[in-house]
Amino acid sequence: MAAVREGGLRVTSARRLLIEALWEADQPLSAEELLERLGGRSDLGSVYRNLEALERLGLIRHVHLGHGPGLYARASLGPREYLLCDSCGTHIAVDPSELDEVRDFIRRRFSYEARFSHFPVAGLCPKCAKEREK
Amino acid sequence: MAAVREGGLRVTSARRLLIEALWEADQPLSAEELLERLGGRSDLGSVYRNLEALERLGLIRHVHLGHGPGLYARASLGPREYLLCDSCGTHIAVDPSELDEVRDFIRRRFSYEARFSHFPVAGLCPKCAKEREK
DNA sequence: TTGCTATTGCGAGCCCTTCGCAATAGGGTG
DNA sequence: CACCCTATTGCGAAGGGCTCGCAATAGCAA
Repeated sequence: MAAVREGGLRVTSARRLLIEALWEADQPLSAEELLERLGGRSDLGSVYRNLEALERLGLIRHVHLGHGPGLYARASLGPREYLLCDSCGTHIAVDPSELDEVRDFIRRRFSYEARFSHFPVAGLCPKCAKEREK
Repeated sequence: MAAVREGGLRVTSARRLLIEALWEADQPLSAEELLERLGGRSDLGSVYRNLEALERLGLIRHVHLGHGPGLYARASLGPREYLLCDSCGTHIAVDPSELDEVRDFIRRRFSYEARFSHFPVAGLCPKCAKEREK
């Protein structure tokens, strides 16, 4: 909460509840799921505004795993880069260091600084890849 | 059109116009942009249904470049894997072979078959990466 | 305690996409 | 060529995800 105040934000009850929900979660959650965990003691508009504010302070991140809603988690929740199967929608999370080699290659070849914490590495998981072979 | 009929689809005028628009385009277009090029001689619902049907036949593909609408292009339009700057939204298209090294690495390490034709490689373009450094 | 203003809850609205449905038009059959 | 079956169309409504406008409320500094 100290970080919130230092960021110039008031510590309101909607905000506190949201932060508690985010800090108790062990995986990224959608705005709707977060609202449920608040037991209706806020609303979707406020949840989105607060998520945006907290993200600006760097306290949380959000990721887009495929077509569904964005998923939010505290920034300190690791691992936090994602591989997504764009066939079945499942994903795995890995430590960013696991993808350093990819980042290095992309940087050398294209001067891009690849990050897979907001949009994941997309592809086929082992199961779906095997089914494609047939 | 032969491919359409062989795929079990009727060659209707809405379909023919859509295909012509897709084949004339030199870059992926959104459903809305495609409808514009049809001069109102169809509607968004039909455009989406036809895009889906054509994609099932493997004649076209669609890609999600960031948060906007999905973008559709004929499957034969190359190059067709994408690097997206998730800061400024610009992207570049590269030949899939350019990313073989990434694919190999991901396959060895995670048994995933990476594909960047539907969801791109995300990161920071050179310009945005430079600005971040400051 | 007061007063300023950030924040809330609410509803309306936006964007992208899908669905239901009655009317239409491909295209195989005779 | 006329017929019929049904795939497809155009339309409007609706759904999911998110943003905005606004009056009422509640932090919090003085």
